[in-house]
Amino acid sequence: MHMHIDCEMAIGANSPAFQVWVRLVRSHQRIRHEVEAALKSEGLPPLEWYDVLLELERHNEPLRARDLEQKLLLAQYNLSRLLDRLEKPRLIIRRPDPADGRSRLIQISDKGLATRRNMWPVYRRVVEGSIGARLTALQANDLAGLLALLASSDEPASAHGASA
Amino acid sequence: MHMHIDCEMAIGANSPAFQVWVRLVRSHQRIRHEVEAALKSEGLPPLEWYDVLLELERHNEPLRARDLEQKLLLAQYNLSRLLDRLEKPRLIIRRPDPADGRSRLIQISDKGLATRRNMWPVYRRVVEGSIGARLTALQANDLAGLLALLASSDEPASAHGASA
DNA sequence: AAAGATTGAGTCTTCAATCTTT
DNA sequence: AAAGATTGAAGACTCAATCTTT
Repeated sequence: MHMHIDCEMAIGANSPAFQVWVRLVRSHQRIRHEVEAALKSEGLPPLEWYDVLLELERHNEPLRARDLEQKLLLAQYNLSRLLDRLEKPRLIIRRPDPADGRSRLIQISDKGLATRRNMWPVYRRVVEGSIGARLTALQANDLAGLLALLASSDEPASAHGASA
Repeated sequence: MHMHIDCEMAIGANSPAFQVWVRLVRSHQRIRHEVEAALKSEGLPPLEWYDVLLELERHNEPLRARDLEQKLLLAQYNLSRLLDRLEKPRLIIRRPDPADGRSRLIQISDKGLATRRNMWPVYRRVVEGSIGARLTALQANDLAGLLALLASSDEPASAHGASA
């Protein structure tokens, strides 16, 4: 009788897994938008830059672009131009790799360190406000645990008896 | 002594809320990439088109662009060109709004309905495979419940002592 | 030939400015 | 003037092709 209801069922985003996905997308979209807006309103660079700078800062030694690519899950051509943008205001330094003539080593500059440090409190404040304010510590802990199952790039380790 | 450790602490993505955020980003990035790759490999349009088509299909009547904008959380200028792309292969139809001369009504076409229906099994298969294979039904249920707290666009209704 | 990285051309996104109707 | 929507120009992303070194 009710075509409307038939339609909803046919479209069917009803399985538990799909429910998770829909809400994952919405949460990500909402929070990411808030973070980017806050950074911009403070005159700071986009979040993407933060990830690059953080990764470079964590490894005190210079990294090859290939390594960054894998850590940040970015395509090679994409990263190449992202690094161009970071190099222009001298947040990073690119130098030849003495060990391999094809490669270049990427190093964070003092200005890059300072920029990341300036971004952090803004970034942190929005995430804490946008997540911490909606979840108890217990809930956040549970959620982090469950998301860890989805976050890793590896195949599901032993989900249905899969091998390594 | 250990500058390395000092550094890690200062960077501090350690709070429960931040842990949630980092894993949320990674999960989203990983699954989204899988979905887009699967759609492309089947010669289907990007996921973004699916969301527009689904929203139009759900409301059997034509929608104004402004309404779509709010449902999909897209910027006006962004949606305008997205609709251009959907209109070119005639997946949607734009007609003048009799009730308001400024507005145009967006309607899904038969071809648009068919396209969404073709995308769905691919979309569904990847999400089920990428989420369902890693979580038990119980875990998926818990996760969906927790993500619901983060997903809504409203302010945290009454975060400290929330009601239904 | 394969790996690391970059580039040209085309597509998509973003911002501000614009156009039309209310 | 404000709301709904679109557009020009500049920036960013994508793909395939390219360059250099291994």
